[in-house]
Amino acid sequence: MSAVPRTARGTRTRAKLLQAAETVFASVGYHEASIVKITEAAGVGLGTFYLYFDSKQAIFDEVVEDLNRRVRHAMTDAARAAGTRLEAERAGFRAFFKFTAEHPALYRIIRQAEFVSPGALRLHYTRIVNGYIEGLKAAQLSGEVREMDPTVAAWALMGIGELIGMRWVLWDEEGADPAPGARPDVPEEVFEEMMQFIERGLAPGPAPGVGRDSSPTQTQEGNAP
Amino acid sequence: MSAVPRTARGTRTRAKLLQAAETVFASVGYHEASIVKITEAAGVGLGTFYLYFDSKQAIFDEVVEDLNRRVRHAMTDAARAAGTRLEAERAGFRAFFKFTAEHPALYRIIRQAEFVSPGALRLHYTRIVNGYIEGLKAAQLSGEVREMDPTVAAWALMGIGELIGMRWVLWDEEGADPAPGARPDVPEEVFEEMMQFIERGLAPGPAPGVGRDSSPTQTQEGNAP
Amino acid sequence: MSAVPRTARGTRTRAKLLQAAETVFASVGYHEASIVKITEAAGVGLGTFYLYFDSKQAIFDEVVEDLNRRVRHAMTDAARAAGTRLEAERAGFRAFFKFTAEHPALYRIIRQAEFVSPGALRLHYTRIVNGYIEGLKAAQLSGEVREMDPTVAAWALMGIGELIGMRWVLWDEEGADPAPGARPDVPEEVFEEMMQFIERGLAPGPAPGVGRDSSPTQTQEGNAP
Amino acid sequence: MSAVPRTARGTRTRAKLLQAAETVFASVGYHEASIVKITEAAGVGLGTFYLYFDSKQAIFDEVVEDLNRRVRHAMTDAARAAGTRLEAERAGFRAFFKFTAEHPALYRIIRQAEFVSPGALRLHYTRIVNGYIEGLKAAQLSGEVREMDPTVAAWALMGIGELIGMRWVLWDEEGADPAPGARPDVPEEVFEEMMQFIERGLAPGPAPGVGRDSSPTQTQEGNAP
DNA sequence: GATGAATGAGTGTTCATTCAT
DNA sequence: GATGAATGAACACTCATTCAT
Repeated sequence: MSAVPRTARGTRTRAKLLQAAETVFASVGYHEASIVKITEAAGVGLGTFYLYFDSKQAIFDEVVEDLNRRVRHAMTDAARAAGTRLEAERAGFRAFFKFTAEHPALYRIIRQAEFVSPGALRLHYTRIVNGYIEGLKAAQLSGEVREMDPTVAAWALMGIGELIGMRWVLWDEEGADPAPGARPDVPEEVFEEMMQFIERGLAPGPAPGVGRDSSPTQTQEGNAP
Repeated sequence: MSAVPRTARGTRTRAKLLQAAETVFASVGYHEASIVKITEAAGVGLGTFYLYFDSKQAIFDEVVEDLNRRVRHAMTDAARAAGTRLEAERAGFRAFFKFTAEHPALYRIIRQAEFVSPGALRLHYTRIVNGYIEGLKAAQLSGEVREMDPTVAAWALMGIGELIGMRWVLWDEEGADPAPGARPDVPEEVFEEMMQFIERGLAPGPAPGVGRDSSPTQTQEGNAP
Repeated sequence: MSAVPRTARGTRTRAKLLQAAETVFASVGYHEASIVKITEAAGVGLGTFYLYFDSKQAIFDEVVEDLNRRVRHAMTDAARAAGTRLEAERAGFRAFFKFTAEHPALYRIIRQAEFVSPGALRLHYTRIVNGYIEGLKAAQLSGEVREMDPTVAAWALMGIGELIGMRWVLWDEEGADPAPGARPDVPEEVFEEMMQFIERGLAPGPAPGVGRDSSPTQTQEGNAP
Repeated sequence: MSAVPRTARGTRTRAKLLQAAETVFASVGYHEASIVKITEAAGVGLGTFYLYFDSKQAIFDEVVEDLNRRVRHAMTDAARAAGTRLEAERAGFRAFFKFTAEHPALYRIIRQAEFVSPGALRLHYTRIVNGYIEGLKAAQLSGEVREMDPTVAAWALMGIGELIGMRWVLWDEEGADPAPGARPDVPEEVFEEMMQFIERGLAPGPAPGVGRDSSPTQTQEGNAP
């Protein structure tokens, strides 16, 4: 049975383990990460691990939870400081990429969660998406974003951020992993192009289709396979 | 050393193993998938596996390769049958979601590849992205898509497809895995909203920003990974 | 990675494993000796093995090293207690046969080392031979042994001891393995004959050849096959 | 069930397998030698092996038998061509070392036989030793060899040949294995020293011991194993 | 609170042997 | 006579977890 630490020393030990687990999970993945590696990275004895966590799963979930909380705070903090909705959006994405560069664990861990902890995976995405949805709804009320299903838009934004981040933050030009700490941010031009794409996708006004009926919904039903 | 089968029987056995591996990897993930599970699913003896594959890694790579080839064919076949660029795009996305529904292995396996076979992961994404890039470049020449960096657009599209697919094809409403074979396609309204978003993002014409400079930033350079 | 034990309990466990390995290697040979057999013989869990040894090879090498050290100590201790060179030699051989009888593992393990651990094999022989060489050189200085290449003599002595030991200590009359613990020593008459042979081979004085040129070296060069 | 070949083709196939087995056993040892390796070396199909041999053990025994027969023939042929007893002995040893250089399989295989096929091991040694015994007995009758137990002398000779051969034929100066085919013969000086040692050990005449009783202990009895 | 020795179920992989063709 | 696909028992080794100190 794991326990909540009862002393300051215990609190420190627990934090060291959590930090070590993030690092180890990020660098070798969940399955290659052994408790021994984590405790060695944390500088504590093997048995100490089970004083604070019930299992490898449990610390994984907690790492995911932790990263999720931190990335959301980073994003909302950045957005809050911005003036317009547009600026908030840009600030949010910038914060997201910055966090990704600083915490590659986020990506790498999340992508493994599919089988390790499906619940944690879904919670992670849903929470971030919910943040987008809130922002989009507010922007729709003020007319800055067109009338569309904010949930769909939110998942689209999430996807854009995810793959742009993966491509430009986590991969180097050769497709190899950059040295830790040397991860570049998304290049400015790429960021700009991405924001243009998003802005146009969300902007109010007539659909740009030329020879097309522009009524936005429910026109088609056959699944052309 | 694995070998290429020299008889029809051998060819059949190898194919059974590949099929079984796709199923097993998709349902329990790479690490939980044991060779025993795969051979049992294939209905062959354990040792038979090593007649055709050098290792668990090797069959994983081959499954990824195979799925990648099939999803790209599904997408390009669908697109080819379409008339306009717009229809081609829609057809491609539909084919992608359909394939995802029929082969959840694609997603589930790819997301694990990060640590199991990083090379396979990157190859998978870049191949699909390259397909998008080709299409976008052609559409830019004919004026259907605005002047933007097609690589950025391609990764954005990839991300949108990935997360919309994950959310509406792979998850059910409760966030649990639907029964195999019962995976729904992306709901029509969602698909329509998504396409609207993409269309607006790519469409030529002035940027909708009010107080912003609307000249599209153009930083075209070879950054196709 | 194996580790040096940090506690008295660990030290005991490691010693039990080493002892068990000697027994198991001696009775069934390296290849038939499984880690399970060794740990069962040692009365510890399977996984415990890998706490103290990196691999089956590693414990084999250590057993060889250990036996080598012990047989050399047995021989030199016996020889040291003797008065004359001749007595020392006899005492050394007796100690060697006694050790062989008590540790059939020595022979049986060494003979397998050819492929399992060639380095260990050569080290074993070389060390013992070097001991002989030292003794022979000293005896040459005092005139007790004739002027001959001590290295050749040493390997000859080693060979004599090896096969006499194999024949009379390890085999019973039927050529089967005696029950453990019941191994006889080399019979006194055989020992005496062997020593006579060695004494004469090493003794100073004219070569006994009757109708032969008695100059000791370099007379022949053709390799009559 | 293995079978005796009934056709010339079958006879050739069987011989190829035997030859391949000798090579493979010699180069990688019994346990690393797989049937696949042997059949590949022989250039025949895997299944063909079991047409001619019942098991891996069976072919091993036959290889040992074969090598044993050949080394004995090489030795006796060489000895027969010699004039005196002494020359016969020298010729026999030379033939033994030559055979060893050309067929390292002999040593390497024999040393493994301890556990693989104890019967084959003992048969090998006793057959050669019996040859020595015959020669020694004859030489005793003619007075060329002193009255000693010929069995003990024979095993001593066997041991000397075995270790001198191992040291100077099978090992190179660094203790590594020489390239196949490049094995040197025993250097002439070494050979000469060895023969001197043996000659003196066997020669008639008073024992060289100073303060010792020199009557040769004689315990002749049938102890040829 | 902290430790590390101990455990054994589980894994990937090899290979002697069988047998249908 | 010859082949090679198929098999499964067996093995070396890993690691999450427990527990005595």
